[in-house]
This record gives sequence, structure tokens and C-alpha cells, in this order.
Amino acid sequence: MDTSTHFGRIRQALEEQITSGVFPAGARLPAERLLSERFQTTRVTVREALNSLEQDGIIYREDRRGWFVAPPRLVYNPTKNANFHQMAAEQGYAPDTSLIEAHRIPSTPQIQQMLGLPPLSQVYRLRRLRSIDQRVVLFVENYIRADYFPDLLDHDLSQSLATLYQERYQTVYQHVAFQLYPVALPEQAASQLKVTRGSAGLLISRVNRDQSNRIIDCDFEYWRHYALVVQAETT
Amino acid sequence: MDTSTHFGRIRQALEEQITSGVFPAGARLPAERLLSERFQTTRVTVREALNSLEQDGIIYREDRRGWFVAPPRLVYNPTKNANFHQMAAEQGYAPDTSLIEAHRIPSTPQIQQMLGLPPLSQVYRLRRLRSIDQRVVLFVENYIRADYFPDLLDHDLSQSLATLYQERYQTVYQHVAFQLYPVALPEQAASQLKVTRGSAGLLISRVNRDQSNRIIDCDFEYWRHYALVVQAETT
DNA sequence: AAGGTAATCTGGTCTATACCAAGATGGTGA
DNA sequence: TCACCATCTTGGTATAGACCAGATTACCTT
Repeated sequence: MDTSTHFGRIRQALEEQITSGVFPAGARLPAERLLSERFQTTRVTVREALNSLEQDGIIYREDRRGWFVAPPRLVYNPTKNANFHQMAAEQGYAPDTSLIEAHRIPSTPQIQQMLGLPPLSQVYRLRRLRSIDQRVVLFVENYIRADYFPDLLDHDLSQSLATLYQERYQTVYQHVAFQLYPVALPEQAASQLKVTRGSAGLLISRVNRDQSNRIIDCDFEYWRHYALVVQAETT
Repeated sequence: MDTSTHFGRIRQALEEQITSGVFPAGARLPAERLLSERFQTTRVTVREALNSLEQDGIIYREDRRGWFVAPPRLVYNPTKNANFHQMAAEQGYAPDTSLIEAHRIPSTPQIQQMLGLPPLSQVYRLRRLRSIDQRVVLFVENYIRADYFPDLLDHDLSQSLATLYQERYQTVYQHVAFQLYPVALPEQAASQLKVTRGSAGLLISRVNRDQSNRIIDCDFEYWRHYALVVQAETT
């Protein structure tokens, strides 16, 4: 680390205290004003150091609540299973999903294209928020073909869709195409994830097919960028 | 976009001028001081707007040279082919690779683990810089088993390794395991990519196997975060 | 024409301060 | 007991400067 600048030294000092366990994962850092006093500098400079640590995924912020030490990243294999709960549990986290909204709506042109649907067709749109160990890490929008899943909205939508499909509709995810790109989190995702608009995030969009190779749904997953490492392998 | 703040309005104004073509891809934006005059604000506020646009991958900076409009992202499929030149050319870019250094060195514990090598074994380490359309987008470190590729350093190392392996060693990439995570670019990668230390980037590390399922090399690819979208699909 | 150098331009870092808005807290009254 | 509200704390946004170091450019010398 470059310690030739004031802000580099602050960064390093904080980083050391985090890795040495003074501030364990999940802990809240002292307030910016307090840090600026302690390091004999201004808030502007402290914030630069904090931003730098945030970029690195070492800490994260919650809007107007403070800065917190980021826990280890979740390993996410988008090709393997689409089951958030199972994936998190296997890695020793306590996963949770909360449903924000679920509607049957007319599909938009973008969704029609992704799902291969004609205009005016109906889809379900789910918006859900997912957390591990009480920390919100993922805001996800699902768009699901309504014709394949009658009465979907009557079921418990805070569980894994993969599980629901399998148990109620004899449908399993078989094939997935995904795109992944670093973005600044858009308004809605940012506010749901309780981060500042414009924070770095990862957008993963997927188009899923079932055992008959029919496109059944697609989703847009907005992850806090420090929350995961994506892993996959192929032959 | 949120235009309730001064910086939000600056952001939007710049974004519009970019998307409308006033500033085409690759163009340099006016200097920060000039922008702050034009928007009747201070450099601090202008820089916040610029940082926000940078996060979004709309613009990028080159250290002490200025801010530039980012071109469309390169689509990168890490599972499909490991051939940077081919991939870029297929998408209409002019790719280029420059060799920074190439040595035969003793492997480090980390590399030993990734390549499944015993201590003290020798590997080649290549450091290369890759650009599309004259813009540097990728700094990559390759670690290659020396025993599988005698005299590797005598060949032209500014071409694709996949091509070199195939033509000279009858070896092809058959299987790849990769990890991908958003990071702040470390010192060396940042300076090679001419960005500010701590800029957002994407680290992709891969472990490659050949047609006999032998691990032949691994690499660490540091991408400018706005430069690519990762895409893959599986069955 | 080629090479070196000094002036200039640029973003990078920094101080000091101010006000705003949302989250957290604790007390008050129904 | 519990809903509500005032208060305090926090990060978010903003102003107005300053100096530094690398990149670029223009000029000058050979």
C-alpha cells in the first residue's frame, strides 16, 4: 500500500485494524468526524480513504448509518445451481429472502425479447431482497412466464424459485445464460440495499431454461459488489 | 437519475452530452477546472459527478491526463475461448498485446497451489498489457509450467498463448476454472493501466487445463471495470 | 532536424468549514 | 403500553481556496 499520502496512511491504519480484528466483520467504524479528529485531518480526506476501502470491498456503508466491516465474500456459481438459500447455507451463512412485491403485469419490450415472448403477453414480476446473516446483499427482480406457472403468486415466494418450480410445477432449471457486469447501482437497487445511489455493484442477469429447453424466466440480480466472488468452470 | 442535487444535475448534463454524441467514445472531456466554472460550482463537486459516471463505466480517467468517454464494453466469455485477439477482432476492435516482462522464476506457494506444483519448481511468469483500439484495458500475469513448455520464452509472446500452445506444443486449452471479483486495482495493475490506484476493476483468475486434463497455466487478469461484460452459458 | 528543457496544463491530494436530510434515540402524552 | 415527536448523530452535499507531481507542449539550442 502506498503510504506516501496522508489518505494512504489512514487507509492502511484502518485496514490493519480491520485485519487484526480490532474491528471484526460486521462491526461499525467510528464516525467520520471522529476519525478525522483522530487522524488529525479533515472529513474530506477521511472519506477518500473510506471510499478506497469500500472499492476494495473491505468495508461498506449504509446510507446515513455508518461504515461497517465487510464479511467474507459469498462464492457464487451462476452455472451450478440457482438456489440462493442452498448456496448460502452450504457456506455457513444464514440466508433470508423477503418479498417486496409480486405482480402479474404486461411484459415490456425488453422482457419480451429476453423471454422470447410476443407483445402483450403477461409475466409475473417479483422483487425480492436477500440477505445473509442479517445483511442485505442482493436485490433481485424476476420476470417469469405467466403461462407456464399458473397461480404462482399463491405460493410462498420468499423461498427459492428453483425449489418452488420443482415441487409444484415439475420444472427444473437446466440451462442458464448469464451476463455479468460491474455497474453503479441504480436508484431502486441502491435504496433497497440501503447503500448510496451510485455505489459500485454487480449486475448479473440470467435467462433460464427448463429441462425441455424452454425459456421459463429471467432475472436481474443487483449485488453489493463486495458481497461475492463469482466462480465457474467448464469443459 | 436524481437531479435534486447539484452534482446529480452535472452528472446528467454530462451524460446527455455523451449519449447525444457531443462527446463521442474516446473523446476527452473538458478539464475539471473548466467544468467547475461552466457549471458554476467547485472542483470537488465536479469530481463527485465524474466519479459517479466513472463508477457507471460511462467515462474513465487516465492519471493526470484527463477524463475520457468510455467505448462500448467488450463481451468476454471466459469459458469459450481464451484468445484475447480473436475475441476482440470478432467484435470489431483492434486488439494489441505488449510484453512487459517474461522470466523463468521459482514458483511461489500461491502459484504452487494453483498449478498443483511441488515447492522449488520453475514457472514462467509473463506480464502483459493488452489494449483494444489503442486503449489499454487489461493487465495480465500468466504463470506457466516450465516443464511442459521448453523454450517458451524464445517465441513471440505478444501473440495469444492459446495460439502458441497449439502451434508449437500441440496443446490446447480444454478446461478452465475461473474466479471473478470486483476489486480496487492494486498498485502495479493500476499504474500499467494508467489509472489511479484504487480505481474499480475486475480481477479474473483462471486455472487452465489441456486436452489431457493437465493443469498447464494460470493467470490473473486485471481489467478496467468499464471495459467488459462477462457472458457465459451452460447446460 | 533532433534533442533537451522550461513553462503550462492536468488531475491528485488536502485544509477548513457549512448546511442538509435521513436514521437513531429517548422522552412525552394519550 | 405505544404511538408520536423533538433532538441528536450520522453521512451526503457543497463552497473556496491551496499546493504537488506527472503529462504535455512549445520553445530553444545544438
